[in-house]
Amino acid sequence: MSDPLAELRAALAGAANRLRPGSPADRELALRLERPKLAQQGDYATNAAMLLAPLLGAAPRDIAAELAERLSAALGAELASHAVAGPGFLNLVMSDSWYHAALRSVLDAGERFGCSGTPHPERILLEFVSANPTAVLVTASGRHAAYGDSLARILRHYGHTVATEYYFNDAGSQIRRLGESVRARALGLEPPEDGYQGAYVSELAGEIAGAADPDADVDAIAGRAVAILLERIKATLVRYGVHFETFFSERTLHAGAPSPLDRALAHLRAAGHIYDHAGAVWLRTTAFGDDKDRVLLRSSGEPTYFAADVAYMANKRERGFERQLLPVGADHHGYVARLKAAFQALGEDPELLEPLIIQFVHLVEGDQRAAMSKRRGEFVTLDALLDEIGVDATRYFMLQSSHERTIDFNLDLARSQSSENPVFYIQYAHARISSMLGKLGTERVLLATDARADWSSPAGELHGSERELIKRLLSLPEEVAEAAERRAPHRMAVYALELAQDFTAFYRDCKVVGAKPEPTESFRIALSVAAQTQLALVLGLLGVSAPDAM
RNA sequence: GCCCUCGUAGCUCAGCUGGAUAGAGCGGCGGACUUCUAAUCCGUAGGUCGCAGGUUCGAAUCCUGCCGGGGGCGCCA
Repeated sequence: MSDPLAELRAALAGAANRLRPGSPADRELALRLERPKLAQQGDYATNAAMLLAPLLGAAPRDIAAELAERLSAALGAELASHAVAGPGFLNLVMSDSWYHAALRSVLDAGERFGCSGTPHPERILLEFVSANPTAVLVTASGRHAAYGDSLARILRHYGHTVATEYYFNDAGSQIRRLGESVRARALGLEPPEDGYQGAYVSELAGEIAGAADPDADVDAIAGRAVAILLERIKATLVRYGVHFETFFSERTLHAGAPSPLDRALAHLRAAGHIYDHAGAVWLRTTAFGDDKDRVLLRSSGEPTYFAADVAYMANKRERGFERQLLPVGADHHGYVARLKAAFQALGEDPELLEPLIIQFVHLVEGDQRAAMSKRRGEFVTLDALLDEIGVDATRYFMLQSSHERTIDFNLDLARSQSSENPVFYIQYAHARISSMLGKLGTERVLLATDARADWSSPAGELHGSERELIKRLLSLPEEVAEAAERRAPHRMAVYALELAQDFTAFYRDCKVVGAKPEPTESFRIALSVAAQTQLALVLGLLGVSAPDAM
């Protein structure tokens, strides 16, 4: 019994299929096994009878009763009782022995519980942050970094192979503009109007030897500035706990003869998707659903940013990644159609390119929306944020809401309320268990969690809080699946809080240390160990630490 | 103007591939510390799920329109 809920679901599906006249395979029933909102409605409930009703032409409640008979026969002593309710729900109450066996499974799986649940493991390239090294990281990048890193962890736990990559522009007009800005500052001049105005540009000017030389090569200055900024970005990411397997330089797409970009263009031209017009080279993206065709090579002969992106997508594919995930800022969503079109023009399945739109982090001060402009140097850096509210609180704050939703980030509020961040509640639960287990001693804990441990509870039934906590633990695999399939790390953030709440309720209601009789204490120790393991696991998926003391 | 996206409690947000009486945290109010860690717990107040239609046995969830916030419509990145 590796996943007790999956087994229960399978038993239910089996019973449902035997009620159906047709072959079991003709259409998969979307039957659900869920936790009812009200405890008195049982441990689990299923809508199976309501789905079967139209197929069987019978009343849902009658079908539910029939289903209950069959399920009861299949489960035996595992099922304590059942009831038909409402429009045709079948409510199930599981027995104490089922709970004991379920906890055993969770404990045996340890931190691998909920692992490798995906039916179709893939090789995925997840590219994120990818902020240009023309400034240090800002709060918005903090959201992208937390999102991408956590998503990678979740996808891996789900069984995919994931590589994380940071793409940076070290070529092109923005980089040149940075170089010009640095040189201007070095010469004591104002940066160009469309250049970078921030104070850090002056600092860079001081750090780069020879920047003040009027004859100095702007590209060389820009190259030095990019190198310095990239190091700062990497340092911030390390501090933030965000790991990238690779940093991919745009420049490499332009290097060599033929360059990767040349090869991508040749490929597209051979496929008949390219045409020349007004001195420029165009990609016929309208053939794949875009509203207008896009320029790849300007009339000056210079490739566009888009052309580099196309070459980059082709490169990712050549490296053997079947799926490409691409979280991008909401300001880039207009870019999605052309990327998907280009991907298709390259001969790929557009479903395998997934741009994910991450909404903004709006900084609010008082009731004013703070202006953010990298060029003008008006921004709050991610480092400043981490200084003020810490890595764990920042990550949790960034992850608790859906990526599809704008975060209004009141800086003053964040400062004053950072200690009230739910993340500390979750961490506290973990630390509390550590303390408790420490009090018991390793030997006692090992004895309690051993496969031969006696957990029998002759005195009576399991406490409701114990049942709730075990049910919560059991739901991890489906929560991981949801978070992974919907690319929604915030699901894990919400789950972590719920898990911590369920543990705390158990802790409140059920004395662990010194509980009598001994098998009861053993069972509660084992349950605490399972809860601790899973808290650490889920916090790990969020990239948040799991302290043993607070 | 066209397109995308969001709108749920005072605040920050879950719930959205249709199901039973819409949830949590924070904040408010009233309680609980010789404890298994009070970074906690208990009780309580607080909602026209933006508005209006539609589909359905059933809608916060799906469809349409409107209102409001944000974003996008470059041979910029």
